[in-house]
Amino acid sequence: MNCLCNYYICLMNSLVEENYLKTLFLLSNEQGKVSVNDLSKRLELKMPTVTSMMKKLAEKRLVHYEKYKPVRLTENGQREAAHIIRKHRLTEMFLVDVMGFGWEEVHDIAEQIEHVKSPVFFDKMDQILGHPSFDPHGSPIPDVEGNIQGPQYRLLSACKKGERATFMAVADSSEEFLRYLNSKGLSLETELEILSVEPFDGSMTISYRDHDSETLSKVVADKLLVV
Amino acid sequence: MNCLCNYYICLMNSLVEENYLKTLFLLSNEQGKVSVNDLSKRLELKMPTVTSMMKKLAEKRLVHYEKYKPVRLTENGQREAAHIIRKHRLTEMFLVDVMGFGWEEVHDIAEQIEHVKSPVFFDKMDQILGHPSFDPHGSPIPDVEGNIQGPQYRLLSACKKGERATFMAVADSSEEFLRYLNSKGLSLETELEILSVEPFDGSMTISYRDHDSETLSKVVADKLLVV
DNA sequence: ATAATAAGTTAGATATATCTAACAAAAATA
DNA sequence: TATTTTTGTTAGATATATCTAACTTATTAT
Repeated sequence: MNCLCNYYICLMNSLVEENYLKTLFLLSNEQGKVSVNDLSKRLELKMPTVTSMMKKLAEKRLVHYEKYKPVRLTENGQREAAHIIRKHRLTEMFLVDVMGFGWEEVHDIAEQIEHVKSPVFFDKMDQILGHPSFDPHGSPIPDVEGNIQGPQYRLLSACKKGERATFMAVADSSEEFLRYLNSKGLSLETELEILSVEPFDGSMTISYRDHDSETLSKVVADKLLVV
Repeated sequence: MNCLCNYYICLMNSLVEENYLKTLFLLSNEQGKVSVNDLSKRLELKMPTVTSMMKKLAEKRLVHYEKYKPVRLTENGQREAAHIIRKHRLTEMFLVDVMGFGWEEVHDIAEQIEHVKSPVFFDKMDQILGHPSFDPHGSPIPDVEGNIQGPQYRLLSACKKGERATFMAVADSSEEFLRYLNSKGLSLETELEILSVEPFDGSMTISYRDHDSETLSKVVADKLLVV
């Protein structure tokens, strides 16, 4: 097999592998244990596909895999995954801060650029941005070694009537959700006051800035992280 | 076949196809007719691989292919190829002008980013750069419709003793060659005066700016485009 | 405890871009 | 013109990530 062939295969390899590793990393953080089924749903792949890839990644010492057990990243896998997430989040920050995109536009672009192989490219972004610790959605950016220190945020939905909180991050970076927040004038670092919580459906009425009274459904309150 | 699978396959497809189209476009501009052999050399793939891809691209109406004949892009193929080259060259310009890379560092990064699918991303670059017509190596950037208007440059090696010329573009964007030019203090828009041409090996002695007498081999003079 | 459902695996099929080996055509050379 | 070399094609193999169908294990509900 010659050079360019290897180049492609390597690219393809890394593209696919990187998506498994990244998804496994993110799912672990969201839910703790991650099953083959969870991965298959999130990646929109059939379960046998995931099973066979887990075997392959286990061979490469990137995941711990035992039949019928949840899957875990190895230390190498963790480092690799964090590296991709670093590239993704740096890119998002660059797209917003340097190129002037809205926070709702950047996820899909970063999803592609995160696979670029060029340390200097991401180092330059990092330097231009002044070594940011968070992306435009409030998610922490892992450092070059792959260490990630996430401040402990609470869900807005876990707050009680009368509390005050600052909106620090979103648990969903989809364009649809972020457009909704834009339409409500909700951006990061906004100070919120919980006016009331409806026990029936968990919806909340809050006030912030020039908004005296906005009602958010439980679905939305579950996606807002505060401190 | 489901969604993400299609996503990957589409990506792979486009990555590979785009490289064939781009290479065919560039080779046509360099040499006129392009053979399967030319493509196979440039892409570092074996000839049967290229033959079979030509058949596939012909089915998709992207190239004109007849057995044992040179290959040509169709109008669609031409448009596609120009679009990729536009993305490549815009990216190079962005890397140099906005991110501060040297002209010798950007080719490999742009080679990866040119495959990103996001019209807004490249539109934004274009806008930030003020709709540039040339990349950092002096190559023309095709417009959004894929039209490319290249000014007619001459090779420095075609100039005669006593002539004056302005260095406008390079015919080789490799890091190695550009580092050599950097070491000679040769950058675009530099005014040159040809002091002498050695008939034996075609090497040239020129002066420019604070360099009173520099000798360039024929190999180098063949890669410098002037007006 | 048993039956039903969900999750996971195995085996085998498909599609893709690549390769090698063998053969055919075209071009260059003697 | 005949021969050799280069170029190009065909056929068939390989590797990869995906899929479906059939089967197994684990979990949930009755």
